[in-house]
Amino acid sequence: MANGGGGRPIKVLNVAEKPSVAKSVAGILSRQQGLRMREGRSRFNKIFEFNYTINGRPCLMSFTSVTGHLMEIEFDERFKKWHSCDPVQLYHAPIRKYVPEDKLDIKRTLENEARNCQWLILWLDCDREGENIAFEVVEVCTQVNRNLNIWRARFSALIDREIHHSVQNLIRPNQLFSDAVDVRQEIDLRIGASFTRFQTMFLRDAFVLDVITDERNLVLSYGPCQFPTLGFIVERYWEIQSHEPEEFWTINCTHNSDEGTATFNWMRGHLFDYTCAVIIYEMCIQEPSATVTKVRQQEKLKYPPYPLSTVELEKRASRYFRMSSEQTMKVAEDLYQSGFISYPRTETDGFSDQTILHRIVEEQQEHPQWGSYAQRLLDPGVGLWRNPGSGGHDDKAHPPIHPTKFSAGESSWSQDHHRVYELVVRHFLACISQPAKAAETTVEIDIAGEPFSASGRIIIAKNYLDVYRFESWGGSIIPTYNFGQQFTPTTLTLDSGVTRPPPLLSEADLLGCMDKAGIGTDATMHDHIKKLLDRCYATKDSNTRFSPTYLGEALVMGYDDMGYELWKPHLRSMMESDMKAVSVGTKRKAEVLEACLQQMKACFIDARANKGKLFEAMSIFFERSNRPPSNELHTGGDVVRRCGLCNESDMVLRKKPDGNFMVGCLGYPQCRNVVWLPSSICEAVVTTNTCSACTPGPIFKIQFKFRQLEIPPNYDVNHLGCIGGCDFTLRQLVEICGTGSRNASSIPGRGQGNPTSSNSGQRRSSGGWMACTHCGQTGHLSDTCPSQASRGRTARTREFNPENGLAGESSIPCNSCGASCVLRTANTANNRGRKFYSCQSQACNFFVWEDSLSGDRSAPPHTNMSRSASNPTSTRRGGRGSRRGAHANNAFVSATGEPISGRCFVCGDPSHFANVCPNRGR
DNA sequence: GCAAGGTC
Repeated sequence: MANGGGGRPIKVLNVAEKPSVAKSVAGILSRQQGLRMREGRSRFNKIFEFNYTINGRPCLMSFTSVTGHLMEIEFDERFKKWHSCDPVQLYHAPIRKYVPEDKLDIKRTLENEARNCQWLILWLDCDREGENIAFEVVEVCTQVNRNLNIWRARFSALIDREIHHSVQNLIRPNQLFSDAVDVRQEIDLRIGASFTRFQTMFLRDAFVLDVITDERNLVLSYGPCQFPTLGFIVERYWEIQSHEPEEFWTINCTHNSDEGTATFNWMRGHLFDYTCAVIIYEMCIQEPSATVTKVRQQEKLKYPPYPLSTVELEKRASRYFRMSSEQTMKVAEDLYQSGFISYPRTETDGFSDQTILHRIVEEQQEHPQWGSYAQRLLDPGVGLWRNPGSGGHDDKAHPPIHPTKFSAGESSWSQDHHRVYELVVRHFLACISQPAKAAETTVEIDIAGEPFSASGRIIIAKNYLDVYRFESWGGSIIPTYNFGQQFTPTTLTLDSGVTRPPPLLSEADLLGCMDKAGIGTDATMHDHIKKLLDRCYATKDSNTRFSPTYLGEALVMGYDDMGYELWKPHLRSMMESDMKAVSVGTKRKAEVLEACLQQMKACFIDARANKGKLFEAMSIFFERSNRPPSNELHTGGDVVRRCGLCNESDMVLRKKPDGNFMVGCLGYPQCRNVVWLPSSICEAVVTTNTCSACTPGPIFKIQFKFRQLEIPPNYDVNHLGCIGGCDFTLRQLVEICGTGSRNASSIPGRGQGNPTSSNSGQRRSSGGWMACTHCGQTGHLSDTCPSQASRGRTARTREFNPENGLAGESSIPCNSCGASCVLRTANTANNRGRKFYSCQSQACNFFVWEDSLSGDRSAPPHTNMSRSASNPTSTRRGGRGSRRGAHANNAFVSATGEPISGRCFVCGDPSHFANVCPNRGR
């Protein structure tokens, strides 16, 4: 940039991306000397004035701001109305960029200022969006002043040196960066609007979408960020549903001494082959002397977290306080606005060398909770201080989130304000502290050639954990062992476990998935999550875990059936790499736009041609509608009972559009409790009679009338029935006639690598007449209980297997908890086709192979299993016990079906195994 | 009535 020399001061208009940056930069440049502030047209965007010298030339600086993007894009008037055109035209319809109503004041300020200036310096954030906003500002300003000399200030942090350097080294704005954003905006609008209009108009009126939102206002939106986010939720849900439990075995050893108890874990982990496990276990039992083969002591460090970025703040607030990302950002924004924390939208997770960390700590010394920690941190004698690490991310615009003003709590703060401020301060203090230190001892032993290990940990110094109360590091004492020492284990047990599916995605998990796949930005990720909830595509439980709704699942399923991965993150990744190419100049804007839109248009046309798939998927979950959306599903019905599942709403009798009856919870879709009634019912009326047998009451009886020709001759067409579970006649008729459940349709199987979960036979409703052992309601079993994590898809896909019979028919009472065990078929490599009973109660983990029973199916054996403490996946137990029970009937079998010698290795008694032998150790 | 991105 040429040195302009002396002469009259140059009038310079400076524009920042937000008011706070305008204020900060003006303060830094003016050194607070002669800084004046005046109002602009917009009350948020003040104008600061001061004198400054750029490369030797005196300048009269006026400094104002925008608030993010100044402009939006939209379709030309003719295409704006939904029914104005075929959605496919939206791939080529003209679009315009304009300043929306709420930004007109800012535009007028810029125009007023620009008229009188010679230079325009753009202080927008140094990322692609910032560059695009810079060009929006340029467009507005040059409209009123074509002679403006336009410059770009490039800065990476709001610190003196950085700001003064950038203004003395101005560059020109980067058109390519801005072009990349233009591409993104246009593609997002065209794809989003076309698919949203298409699927909304195609599906909304075709089905009875029993969601909370008024159907007339319901929009079935599609967006390149919201759909992949939904995809993560659905994919995990399907993974859970297709999970087949697989039994495994492990050997555990404990040893009691004067100093305490050591628990040794088998270093093989676990084996899925029972025979192998038993053989090894036999070897150990027969030669149980343990020899210490290794004693290792070492210092371990637990490092504090990196400085706080936005995504990390959202994840941690969700994990520690169960706050939604949306609420976290709302509160953080509030704290930022009132000056207590730094800018909350940042990707940066490392402090610049310039940041004066001590000063921030000094401010916190007076705090009643963490003030003393801050004092210790500042005391060099304590040695607690440590220069913070960095996660390696830097958005070149903002520092990590940190406290900017001391507060011991403000009267206007909500509990969430206190929480977020505390998290920001404690996190800051933690990341400039020494790691926690511990001494860990690991002892390895050998029993009959099998290695086992145990470890203990003694915390030497908690350091950062003293202030970061959200994390812990458990200590455990282990007795002293010496190399070569021999001892006899106190217990040596063969324990079983069953693999468990992963949990539903938590909000922190979901943010992690999005972050990894590049879906959304730090400032928008929480919006995409909220959108899924607003659109009724997903629900979030009290544990912050997400499940798809029927609607969300059906949409993803429909596109998946078409073979399109529109619900996966690839499309966004592809767009992101194209935008990158545009921003570095390896691809031209027009070229990328044309290629992408052409591709997406072809995809849209094809999707529309295959809309039958979408229709089929929706049909699985929703009733067809041939009348206006307002129907009895929304207008309630007569109350039959209080919902025992959600305990918040009543369950009401409803007649569905297809004529079938059901009793459903009014809390739907939050609560999905439903009892499907026989399809042979032509009339049903709730009476004032209550059932004396079923609990919890009152349960009002229903007067049914059946269609004569659809029920067996020995049943009466009129029947006063109860849905509480006591009514044998109703149960019979459900089994004979089926129900009106839409879930009776077949649903192809999903999930990874599980082809056999697809439909392999006639489907039946899952809503049997056994009471759910989880919620106590009838109409479903606990494995399909709407309150359970693995509900939904399983509930709708339960197979009627002629070999197994219906779940209800093939169930047997659980001897462990008194609920019921249902017969299932394993699909794991080692046990494919093998039948097993598993308890339907979520609280009970009973499990038994059918072939280990001795014929008396009504009473599966129950034993108290020894439990392994170390394997977190081994929550479902019972296999070992099942063999004990079977053993009593002389029917020990291996996983492959061969008989196993069943005799205690210690005393020879055939009634038990050695691990529970009363004579062992004598 | 549609997207996602800024920000207040």
